[in-house]
Amino acid sequence: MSQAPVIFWFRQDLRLADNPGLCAAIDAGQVIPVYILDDVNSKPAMGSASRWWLHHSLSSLNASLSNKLNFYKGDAHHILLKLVQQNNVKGVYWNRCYEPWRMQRDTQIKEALKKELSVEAHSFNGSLLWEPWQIAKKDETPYKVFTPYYRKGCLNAVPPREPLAKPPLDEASLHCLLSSSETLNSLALEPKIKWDDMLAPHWEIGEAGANNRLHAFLNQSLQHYKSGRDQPALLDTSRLSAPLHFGEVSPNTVWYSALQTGAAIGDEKNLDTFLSEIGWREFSYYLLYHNPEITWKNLQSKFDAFPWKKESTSPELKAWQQGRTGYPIVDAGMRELWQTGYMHNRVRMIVGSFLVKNLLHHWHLGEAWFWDTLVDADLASNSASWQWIAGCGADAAPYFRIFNPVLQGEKFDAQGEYIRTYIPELSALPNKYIHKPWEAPVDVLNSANIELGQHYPEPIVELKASRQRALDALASTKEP
DNA sequence: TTTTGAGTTGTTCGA
DNA sequence: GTCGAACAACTCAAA
Repeated sequence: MSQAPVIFWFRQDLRLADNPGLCAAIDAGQVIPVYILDDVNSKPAMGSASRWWLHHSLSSLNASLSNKLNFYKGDAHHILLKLVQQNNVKGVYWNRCYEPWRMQRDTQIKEALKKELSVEAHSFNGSLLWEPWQIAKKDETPYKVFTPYYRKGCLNAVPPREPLAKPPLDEASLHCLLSSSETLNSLALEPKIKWDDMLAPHWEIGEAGANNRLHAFLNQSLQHYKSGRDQPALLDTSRLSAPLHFGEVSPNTVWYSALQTGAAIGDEKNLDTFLSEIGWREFSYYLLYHNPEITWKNLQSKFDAFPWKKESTSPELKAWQQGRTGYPIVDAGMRELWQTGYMHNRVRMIVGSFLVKNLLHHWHLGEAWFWDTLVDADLASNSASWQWIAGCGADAAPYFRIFNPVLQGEKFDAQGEYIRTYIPELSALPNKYIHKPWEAPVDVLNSANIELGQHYPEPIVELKASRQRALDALASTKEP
C-alpha cells in the first residue's frame, strides 16, 4: 500500500468495537492511531482518579493495537498539524466530544487542517445515542425537563445507531511513524504516591473489562434493577459510568445489549428503568451542549443570591471529604469514594444533599471534590447532577427535598452492611443504632468498643436545625 | 394566546 | 405503626 496514511485520533472512545470514526479511517487507508494528552487546552484539568483510570485504559488499548498506539502530550492543535505535515497524511478521523473546551479546540483544528494543509477532518458520533442538536421541542428550542426530553424527544426520534462490529485490524492496516512518539509512561498519568493500589482491586479497566462488566450486570442485576439499584450494599448498579466516560464501551452497545437481555427475561419495568439512566447521561450532555455555562453558573439565576458557603478551607468541608461527619451513611459514601474512586448513586444523592443543604456549602465545592476523586468524573454528568441536587438546575428538585441521612440509611441499608463495609469501627454496633450512633446508650456503645468523639465523630451538625436553616435560606432568596 | 397538568430519587406531621 | 396530606411557587411543555 503506497497510498498516504490517515490519522485516527483516539479521545473518549478507547475501544475498537462500535467505533464509527475508526471504521471510517480503516476504510480510507493505512491508519496511524494517535492519543494526545492535551493538558494545555483542557478546562478543567483532568482529576487524579481519572488520570489513573486513563493510564490503564490506554495501556489496554495499546495492547489491542499491537502496541502501535502513538502517544503525545501537549497542545493537540499543534501536535496534530505537525503530524499531518511530517507524515503526508491525507485525512484525520475522530469521534466527537461535547465538552465546551473540546468543541472549541476541535473546530479550530478542523479549520486549520483545511485552510493550512488542505486536509479534511472527519468527525463521527461515537459516544451519544442522540446528538444534542437532533432533539428539540416542536418550536425547535431545546428541552429543559428530563421526562419530555427523553420520552417525547428521544424515544420518538430515530432509534440509536446499532453497534458496529470490531473492524479487522491487523498489523498491515496500521502505519508506522518515521519519527518516534512518547511512551505511555512519559505521559505521567499515574500518581506519584501509590494511592492507586487501593483502587485497583475494584476495577477491570479497558475494553474487555467494560464488556465483562456490562454482561455481569445484565446477567445478575438487570432483572431486579428497579429496587436493587437503590441499595448500596447490593452492587446492583451497572457501574458502567467510567467505561462509558472513557468510551471503553459505547452507549449503543449498552443500549442494545440491555434491550436484548430485557426481551429475554421479559421484564419491561426493570429494563425501562435502566434505559432511562442511559437517558440521563444523554440529558446531561444535552444540557451541557445547550447551556455550556452549567459547569460554573447556576442554571436558575435566582440561586445566585443563595447564601452558600464558598470557603474551600472550611472544617466542615474537610470532615465531609474525609468521611468524618458523624452520619454513617454520609461517611460510608465518602470513604467508598476515597477507597474505590466510585460512589453508589443513591449515596451520591445523600452526600450531595448533606453538603449543599445541611452544611449549606456551595455545590461547586462538592463538584470539585468529585471531579478529582471519581474515576467516572464527567463534566456533563457531574455539573448537571450537582445542580440537580442543589435545586438550582433546569430540572430542579423541589425545594423541600432534603434527604435525611438517618432515614435514607434505614431505608436503603437496613442491615447496615454498606456502613460496616466502609466504617469498620462501627461494625459491632447493632442495626438499631448503626445509622444513628449518637442515640445509642452508653452500655451499647461500650460493648461495641466505641467512644463517640474518639473512635467515631459526633454529628457535626444537627439535622432538624440544619434542615430548617436550608429552608429559611431558600425563602430568603425569593423575590420580595 | 391561554390554560392545564406535570415535574427521578423526600420528609414531617397529625390523624 | 401506618397513611395521606402538606410542604412555595414556578417553569416547562403541549394542547
